[in-house]
Parts: sequence; structure tokens; C-alpha cells
Amino acid sequence: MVDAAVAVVDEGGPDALSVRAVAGRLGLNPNALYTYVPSRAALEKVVVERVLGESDRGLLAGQAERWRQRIASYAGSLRAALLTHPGAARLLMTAPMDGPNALQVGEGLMGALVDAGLSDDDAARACYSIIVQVLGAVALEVAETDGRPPLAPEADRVAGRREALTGFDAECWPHTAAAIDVMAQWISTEQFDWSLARLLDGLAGAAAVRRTGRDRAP
Amino acid sequence: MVDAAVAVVDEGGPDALSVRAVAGRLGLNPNALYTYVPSRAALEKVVVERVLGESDRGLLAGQAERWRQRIASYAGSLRAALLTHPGAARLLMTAPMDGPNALQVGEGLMGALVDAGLSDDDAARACYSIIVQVLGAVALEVAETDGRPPLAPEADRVAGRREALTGFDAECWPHTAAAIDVMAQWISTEQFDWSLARLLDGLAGAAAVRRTGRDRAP
DNA sequence: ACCTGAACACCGTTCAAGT
DNA sequence: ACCTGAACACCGTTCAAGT
Repeated sequence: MVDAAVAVVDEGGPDALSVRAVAGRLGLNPNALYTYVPSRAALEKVVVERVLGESDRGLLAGQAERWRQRIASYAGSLRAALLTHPGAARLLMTAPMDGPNALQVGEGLMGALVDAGLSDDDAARACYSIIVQVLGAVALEVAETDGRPPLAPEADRVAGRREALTGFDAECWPHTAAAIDVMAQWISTEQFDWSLARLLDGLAGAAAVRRTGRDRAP
Repeated sequence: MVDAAVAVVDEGGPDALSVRAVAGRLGLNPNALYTYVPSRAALEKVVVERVLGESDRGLLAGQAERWRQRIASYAGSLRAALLTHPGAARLLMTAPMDGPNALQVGEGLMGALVDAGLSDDDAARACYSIIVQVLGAVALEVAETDGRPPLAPEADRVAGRREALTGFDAECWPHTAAAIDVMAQWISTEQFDWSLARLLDGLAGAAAVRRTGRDRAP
């Protein structure tokens, strides 16, 4: 049933996910699906949990000193899993994340952040800021596609953005005009890694404050 | 027409936004709405642009030294605007952001980031990381509500989360068990500000690297 | 428990036609 | 341009009934 639901999303995009479509794929009457799932919303949660499970949570384990790489590589794995099921990425932001896989990701992230030197409380705060950054980035990336895998190559999607970003008043929007190439790359792996790296810099700073008892002077 | 669409979202939640509902509110036949809007997707974009326009972009202007406050206060304003139209917040992540208001927000953010000492290219990258953090946080916050304003007070929503976060195996999930109170507050203003502050720390670090030509030693 | 059959109140979108 | 009327192919969900 979960496979059927994921298949429907993959083939038809996120809007195609419906009780009737999944039932049809299983050779059942629409209402027979209510034996397995209590509502359409639950159908979405099932898909989200499955795709979340395709990310490699093992990447979060490792040596304390390598906490940055552990988080960065897991983030990449999660992004990859979501990009192979783009429709599910869209669902991730709208369906509450409270399944067992979500819990395990949180636990692993917090472990890496405690290794970074953060307190338990700050590790939890940092965990959420990372989740927000990663899921937000993938959701916005996928929002510009039709949600059906395989996605067009990243370079093609960047090129499409660059075209869409031409022909406005450079006098009125100087910074925008100066940054069109970078803005076209907002959905790229490079931008994804850069954003996460800057966030991790800031989180490492919070750990340093805790170690030294003061803010770092420039 | 835009007012009618926003009213439909506010009264019925994001799922209630439909061509037929908006047409009905205007006293028209369903298909008459295609005079104003070419599709249901366009209806979503119209709502997003309107709500984005309710944030106070003037907050992004100001003295160069106050770049942090300018960004933080605008982020708060945008979050407030989205929380008064929770249904629109959900749409923000699924509809591409390419309207004029979105462009203006980007321009203002990049201006503040250039004031922070970032290069044009890094300002554009930083701009996107901030957009992702802010929109992602609000989207996940709203995902736990029914999307109809007014939202329950933040304290009530936090309390609800705390209840939902009890009763799992503390042996299996030590960090999670140690951080339940903070995790309950993931959707709070405090967490929102903390995450953004850490990201801004990291972005300020990128500016410092540019100034000094080296990485900051601990 | 798992399923069928029928129904209800919805959708987005299109077409032909009117003003 | 702006609208009506009718239609098509869809929805989620419920109910009564069967095994």
C-alpha cells in the first residue's frame, strides 16, 4: 500500500496522490482503502515516512571531531532521497513530521551537535534550525518542478531560472541585477551546501561561546 | 478578487482555496473566474503575493551597522504577516516565488547583507539562506495547525506539542528525552529568533573572512 | 478484517453561446 | 471583456451490506 502510494506520487506528481488513485492501483474500490488508512492526510504521512526512511541515517554516526561532515553528509543524503521523490518533498512541509523516522533523524542530529560542544538545549534548538534549512531548501527547489522524477539535471534547471531572471530594471534593483547568476543557482547543490555551512558556522560559534564563556571578538 | 481568495483561505484553510469557492464568494459561476485568473495555481500565486505585500519591507532599510536588526525585524514582520494568514504560509512553499514583492524582499535583504560586508555574490547566497530559514520555519509551524486564523496562542501550541512528545523510550533516544521542553518550543518565536541569529552569525563570519582574508581562529 | 456498490457533496477545466 | 449553462472527468468520505 505504501509502495502504491509512493508510485502514484512519483508517476503523477504530488497532486495525483488521492485515495482513489492509490485504491485503483491496488485494484480496489476507492473506499476499500479506508481499511488501511483513515484519511487522505494519513496517506500523505505514510509517503513522507517512507521517503524519510530512504535517507541514510547511519551517516549521522561517527567521531566527535567529524560532527560537521556527519551533518553535512546526512543533509546531502536526505536531499538526494527527497529529490528522487520530488512529490514527497512538497508533502514534507505540509504534513506534520512526527513519525518514528523523523524522531530518529532528530536524535542523530542532536548527537552530532552535542559532539560539537553544544548544551542539550542548544543542540535541540540547533537541530531544528538544520531541519528547517534542509527541508525548506528542498521544498523550494522542488516547487519549481512538476514533481515527477526524474528531475531535469540541475544545470538545466539553473539555466531555466537564469532565463526567467532577465529583463527587469537594473536601476531599481541594483543588488538583484548584480547577482542574477548566483540567484539562478539558488536551487543548486552548491547553494545548499553553502547555506548549511554558514548555519553550521553559526552553531559552532554557539558552542565556542559555551567553551570560552564569552563571545568571539573579531 | 484577490480579497475574495484571501478570505476563502482565511475562513476555510488552505485546502478550501478553489476556483469554485472564490467564484461563489463573488456571486459568479465557477468558470467565470477564468476571466481573472488562468488556473487554480495562479490563484495560489495571487494569494501569496498579497500576503507577502503585508509584511513591512521598509524595515529592511536603515544604517549599515544595524544590518542585523534590519534583517531580524523584517523576518519577524514577515512571520507575523504569514501567521495572520496561515493558509497562505503553506502555499508559499509550494508556489514558486517570482512575483514583484518577492523580488523587492530579495533586493532589500541583499542590501542589508552588502552592508554587513558580504560580496555581491555572497550576499545573494546569504539572502537565499535567510529566505529558506524564515519560510521553512513558518511553514513547519503552520503545518501543525488547521490553517485558519486566528491561530491558537503560541503557549497553547507549545503545550500541545509537549504533550505529544511524551511517552517514548528514553533509553533509546537520550538526546530527545533530554530536550523535550526545547523541542516543544520548536515552533516558538524564541526558536525562530535563535535560528535566525545563528544563521546571521555564520553569515557575519563570511563577511569577516572577506575583511581579514583568513578564517577566524577559535 | 476486508471488501463491494451506491451515493453525496464536492473539485478544475472546457466548450458553446450570449452581451 | 465578461458572463451563463451545461458538461466531463475527477475528488474524499460515508453508509449499508456482504464475507
